[in-house]
Amino acid sequence: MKTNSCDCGTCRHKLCAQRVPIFFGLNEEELSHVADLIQRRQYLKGEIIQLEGSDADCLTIINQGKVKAFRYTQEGKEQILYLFSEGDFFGESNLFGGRKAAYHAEALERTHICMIARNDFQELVRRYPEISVKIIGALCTRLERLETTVQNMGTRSVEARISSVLLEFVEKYGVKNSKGILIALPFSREGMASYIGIARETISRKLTLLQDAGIIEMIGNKKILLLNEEALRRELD
Amino acid sequence: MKTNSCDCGTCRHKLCAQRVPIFFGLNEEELSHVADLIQRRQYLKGEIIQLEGSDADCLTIINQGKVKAFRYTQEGKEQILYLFSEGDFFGESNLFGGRKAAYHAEALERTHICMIARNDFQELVRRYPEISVKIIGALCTRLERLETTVQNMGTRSVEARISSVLLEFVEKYGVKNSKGILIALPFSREGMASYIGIARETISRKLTLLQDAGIIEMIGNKKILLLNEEALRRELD
DNA sequence: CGCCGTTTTGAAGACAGTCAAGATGCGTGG
DNA sequence: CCACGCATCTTGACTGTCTTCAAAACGGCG
Repeated sequence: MKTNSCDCGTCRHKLCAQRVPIFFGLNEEELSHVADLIQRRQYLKGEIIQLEGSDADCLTIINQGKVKAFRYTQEGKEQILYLFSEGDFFGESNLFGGRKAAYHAEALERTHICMIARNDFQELVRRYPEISVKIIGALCTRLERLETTVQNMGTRSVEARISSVLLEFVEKYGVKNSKGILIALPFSREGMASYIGIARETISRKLTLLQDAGIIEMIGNKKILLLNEEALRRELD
Repeated sequence: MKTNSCDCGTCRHKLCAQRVPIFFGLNEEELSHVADLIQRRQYLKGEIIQLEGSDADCLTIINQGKVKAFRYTQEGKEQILYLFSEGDFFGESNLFGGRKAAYHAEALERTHICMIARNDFQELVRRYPEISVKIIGALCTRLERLETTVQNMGTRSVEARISSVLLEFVEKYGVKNSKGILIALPFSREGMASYIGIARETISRKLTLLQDAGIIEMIGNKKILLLNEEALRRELD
């Protein structure tokens, strides 16, 4: 992954633009044009990239790293809405709906982002209409994920939701080894709990049960080894 | 509302196209072009418009009526994802993501829809790029609603969720009268429950409590009179 | 190696879900 | 227009499970 990143400072971020799905399909020259408009920035773990309610008028694309998008309720509880990784973007509602940011965005690790200002981006869309088709596709994907989340929260048991999030992490961050699939967790227990809308103590208990059942093995607090994927999938229903 | 609808069969559905937000901004001639591509259809209450998993390759726009979008879980429980009304559309993920329909769609009352075939629509988007910008805007709105739903389900009390859905109905279907705001409910208790992910008995109990508190008055099973909007808003936190 | 923050575990309580029975409302047909 | 019957809604009692509060264990970082 990291071999693709561009730190040379001279390629005008062409690679950066190349790696972002919404610019797939553009040719060399067009990418150059896009790259000219990109501003890069870096955030450390824990730093806030976007504040809920702000109207940062640019599209933010994640080039490297992980970002959590979340809101606070009145009681101060945090609800995580998205976990963004390489190639994901946010800020689109500012650009297209003219609305304020709908959530806070915080870097979960050292994160590189690309920003494109509203005017520049609108110009881009006008010039390369395929970009909007790509964006619509990406938004549809996000909608589907959120629809599934709503369904999970509304109708599924706590066990099913935990299995679901573990399987999501397997897909995104899982690495096969001889014993099973090793997952480097992007969240603490607290984060996982807020991601699926339950208390952190509950997730502790349920993970212990999964471990007792021989389905997973917890390695410290930041890794989980999935021993029996089949069994985990059976928990989903 | 109904005065705007077109039953003449000769205007080539221009009015129909005019009423749909995603075609706002097109001129007379362009609307004519759009209207040429539109197929109309009518559904009665309870009829299925779209099946989950199907790949109906057209964009469906609601011209008149109400539609619920929902999924079933393995256990047969229903989770309502959206309540679509005049001007809303669905089927976009088929067109842009090349995916199967993510949910069933069922008419809640007599409903008129407009359909545009995939090829025709792609041609339209190519010809009038503003349409895609409008679509992106609409998708952003839908995302925001869903994000709020996720937050509600994840962190809010049952009372807050009920207040939230009542206020949504007030906004969409509320009519002021001398005593308060009259809401014609689009759903049965069962539907409301599935919309916010709780059991139907629970919603009965909570509505009774709200009535005892003098905040609402239930009129039969299909109407609710909101007596104290302020108090209902206070329930939100 | 030691401390601090996170996680786990325990026990108690609250609250929504379920099952079941009774009441109400709605649409039908007479 | 009224009356009937079915479907939906309400109410009650109980169960199960998640949350909360508190304390102990653990892990990770300096």
